[in-house]
Amino acid sequence: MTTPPKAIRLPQIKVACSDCSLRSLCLPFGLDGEELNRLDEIIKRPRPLQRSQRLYHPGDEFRSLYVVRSGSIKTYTTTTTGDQQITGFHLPGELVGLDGVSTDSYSCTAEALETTSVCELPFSRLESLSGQIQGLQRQLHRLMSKEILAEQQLLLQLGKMSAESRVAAFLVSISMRLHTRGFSETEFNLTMTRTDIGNYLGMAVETVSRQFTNFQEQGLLKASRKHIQILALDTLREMSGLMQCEKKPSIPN
Amino acid sequence: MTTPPKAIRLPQIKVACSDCSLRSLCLPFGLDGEELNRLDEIIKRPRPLQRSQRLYHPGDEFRSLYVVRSGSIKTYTTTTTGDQQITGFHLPGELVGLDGVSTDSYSCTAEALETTSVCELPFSRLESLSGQIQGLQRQLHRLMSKEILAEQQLLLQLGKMSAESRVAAFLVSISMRLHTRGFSETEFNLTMTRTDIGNYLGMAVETVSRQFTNFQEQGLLKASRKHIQILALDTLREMSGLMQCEKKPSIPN
DNA sequence: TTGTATGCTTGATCAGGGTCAAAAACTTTG
DNA sequence: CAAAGTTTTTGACCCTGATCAAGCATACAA
Repeated sequence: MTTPPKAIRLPQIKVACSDCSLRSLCLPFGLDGEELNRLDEIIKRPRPLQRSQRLYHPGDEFRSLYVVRSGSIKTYTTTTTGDQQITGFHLPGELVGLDGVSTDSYSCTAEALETTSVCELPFSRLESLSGQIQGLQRQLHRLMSKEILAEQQLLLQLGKMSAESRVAAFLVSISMRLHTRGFSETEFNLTMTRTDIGNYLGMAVETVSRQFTNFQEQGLLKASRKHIQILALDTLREMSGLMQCEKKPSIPN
Repeated sequence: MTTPPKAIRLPQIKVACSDCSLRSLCLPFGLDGEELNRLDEIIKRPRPLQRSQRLYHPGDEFRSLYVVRSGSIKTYTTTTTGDQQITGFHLPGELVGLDGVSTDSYSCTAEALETTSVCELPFSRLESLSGQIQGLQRQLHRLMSKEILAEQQLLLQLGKMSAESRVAAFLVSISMRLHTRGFSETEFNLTMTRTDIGNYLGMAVETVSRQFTNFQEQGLLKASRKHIQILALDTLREMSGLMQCEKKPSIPN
């Protein structure tokens, strides 16, 4: 989401889970050193995706789950009439690929919104390993349900909210998720276009744009194109009407 | 959902998975006789819930998943302002309780819409068993992701559809799910109120009602209160704009 | 630099569906 | 069998947000 300005990226060929800053949000949570190594062995780390490159397409055989390591990904289905329906945005530490689990083939397209690197988890190997490591199984289940339920919660709320609340909720959600992952909660870059946001939130681009303008006029944030600086997070949170589901999570995720 | 009129319910104390008509939709799918028995051993079958009785409340410790055996259940969260947000309706063969997996306590209320019996699956025992039985683990994962993704898919569509399409989509969804479970796809009883439907679909009760009237005037269905008889399922399906996700599933679920 | 494509913003118009109000159909209770 | 409470339906009015139509701003290529 946010790219640390001019950060120098060292070659990250052999990044192990044990060195990963997302460790506590990710599958390794709760594993000891030995278990971590066994997990590490099955994880592949493919070369980074460039913007608009795809991780998988609808119909591709389901083999792996992916965790976003850096960057961001959007997933979308394509309707019979050809237009796309965005099903989610995925930030670092979040799972991608669950849409393949139930039918053994992916139902969405997963597309990088910027340069993005992922960890690939071959699912059958993950399943057999989690049959052996109690804590891994538990965490896998946690992540699977958490990923989707958070999404669902958001969508349900969106159903009956005003355009203003929706956009507020969207921003708060992004802010919160980035914050959990160690980024600033008040300043970040949106990697998706306004059109994407509108598509996801079920409203016209124009309306999204107008809401951004309104928020600026009310002094709640500064937005110049993709770059967002939130000035009154609390107010936005109130407007969103979301009862911050993630307050004091018993599990640090 | 549909109650067979005046069906005589025999005392169902010791119903085993092997005798259950929902077997192929449920966890037992793909298990052999021996494995089935081991699964059967951990399953509890509590006494049926009466209408408006609750299976669990928000905050209750997460111990079990439930599968609806007969009847139907609604799950909902309650907002800070006190009004409820329905998160789903659960028909026979469908899982309830996934909202508890990620935080170890339920986040919803699960309430019976009619006399409802469930199978209770103690989750920790289920996890350890699925560590031992390959096929059980796979099916558990399938069900977990399927349950929630189907829901999500529906919600996303709803976001940008007209009131007419939404109600059509809702009816088609119910019809399809009942059909998969061996009930009629054209004639059934809605066990939830119009208010519930409106709440779930994110629209006013009045609008729901008006849509039912419209559909009747167009000769697409007959509705007298809860009892629905669909006359033109195909037309409704078209109106819903849903590209029937469940067509020819590779796994019979 | 200029051109072209894409993304963002702003304005004007209009209808879908929310809200308020009330009656009708049905259910439950005393 | 009233009486009181739900649930569903219908009508009237009005506001939010979609749509159409331009006009800007930014990015990238030639």
